[in-house]
Amino acid sequence: MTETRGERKERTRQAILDAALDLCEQQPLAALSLRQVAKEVGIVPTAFYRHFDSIEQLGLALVEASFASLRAMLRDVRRSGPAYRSIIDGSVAVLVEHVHAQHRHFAFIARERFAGPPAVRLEIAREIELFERELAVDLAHLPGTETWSDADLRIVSNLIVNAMVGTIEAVLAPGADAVEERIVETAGTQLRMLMIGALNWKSRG
Amino acid sequence: MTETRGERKERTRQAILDAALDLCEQQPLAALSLRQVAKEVGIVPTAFYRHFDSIEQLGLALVEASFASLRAMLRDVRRSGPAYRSIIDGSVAVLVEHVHAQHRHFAFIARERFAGPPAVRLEIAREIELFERELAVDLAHLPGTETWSDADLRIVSNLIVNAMVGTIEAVLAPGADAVEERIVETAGTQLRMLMIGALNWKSRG
DNA sequence: TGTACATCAGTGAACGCGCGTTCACTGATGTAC
DNA sequence: TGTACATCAGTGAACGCGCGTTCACTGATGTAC
Repeated sequence: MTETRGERKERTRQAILDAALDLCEQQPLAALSLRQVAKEVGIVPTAFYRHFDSIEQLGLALVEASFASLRAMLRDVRRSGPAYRSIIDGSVAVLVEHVHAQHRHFAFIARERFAGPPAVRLEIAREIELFERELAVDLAHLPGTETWSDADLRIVSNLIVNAMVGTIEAVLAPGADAVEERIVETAGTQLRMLMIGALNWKSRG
Repeated sequence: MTETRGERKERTRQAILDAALDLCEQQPLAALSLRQVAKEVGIVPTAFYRHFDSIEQLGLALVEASFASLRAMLRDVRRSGPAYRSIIDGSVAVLVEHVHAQHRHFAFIARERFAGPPAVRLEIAREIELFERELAVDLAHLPGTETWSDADLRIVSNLIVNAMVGTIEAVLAPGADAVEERIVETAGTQLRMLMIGALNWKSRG
């Protein structure tokens, strides 16, 4: 025996997640049918129930997988510090690279963030807030932010996350390959402006 | 006769748009069926075809209606100048007020921007870009921006639009009513930081 | 004003299809002894 | 190691339902004369 029953089950589960991610490139989760997924995986529709109770539960598993991607990216960003002339350029480069490598995950989150079933939307909101909190902690370690309150840190984090979301969306947009250099440059400039503004704004108060 | 045939047809058309907007609060456009819409309006499914070729065409009409809302808001923002202590506070107040008054339109755009059929997504992207261009023209009239290039103006516009989108999403989020004061304050602070950053960044170059 | 005809928004029956879910099943894998 | 039984991922038939779309239609509104 080369594969236990448990291993084989896990392999099918992954195949379902993978097929769903592919099918979601063309349509939102709410328009995805259990039969489409089963057909793509090569199992009979009823076998789907051995792995998930419903398409919505599948969606929650995809959110988890997608944010696991994003956390892996964050580890890379934190590790990249010395490789670029600034933290900002390094972060933008890693971000764009990951969006390409894991574009299905990022596209899924962008899509389901507002179009998904309530439980999926809630889970995405929770993960983004978690992400924002972590970013606030990172910011607190930068020079010049010592006097900022927790609220200030959160406001700046939120602004950075919104700018990042905009960059991700720009990279994912059809035809973005041709203008990617400009997107990267714009993202870098925006983050720099933003930090300058935040530092000057606070130093006045 | 109190109503011409044309008037009655237009009234049904509006009823279809209205019903679709209501139904889209619970699901993305791609999951909306022609029969659901017809039932909600109180017509027979086949009568739908007298007004639209497909659900996708209905979607394009909804995009148009939603951005008409947004342009009405813009006119209000431009008119509000003197009523508040700053352009920023006035703009944020008008924005939040309009998001409440036209929440179905804003929710529709947020949802379909990434989850919609290709033609709908493209049209939304086109409208947002148009909006960004107009904002760039407005920015060029503010003091301190005389030396900015067109590219600079677009970068700052894009940053502002992304922050606005974040604010709109925050206002639309479930349970946002309880924290709306904080959302408004955050939005104002973010826009101020952003303008300070943009002005300082450019004055260095 | 009255008549004869055209237009066309909305009707209602019918179609074939994919859907989620039920159920009893098969047969390979796993376990107890 | 061998046997008898349990587990359970995946099968396949069947169901009732809502779907988009076709078609011929109705009857009120509109128009030409």
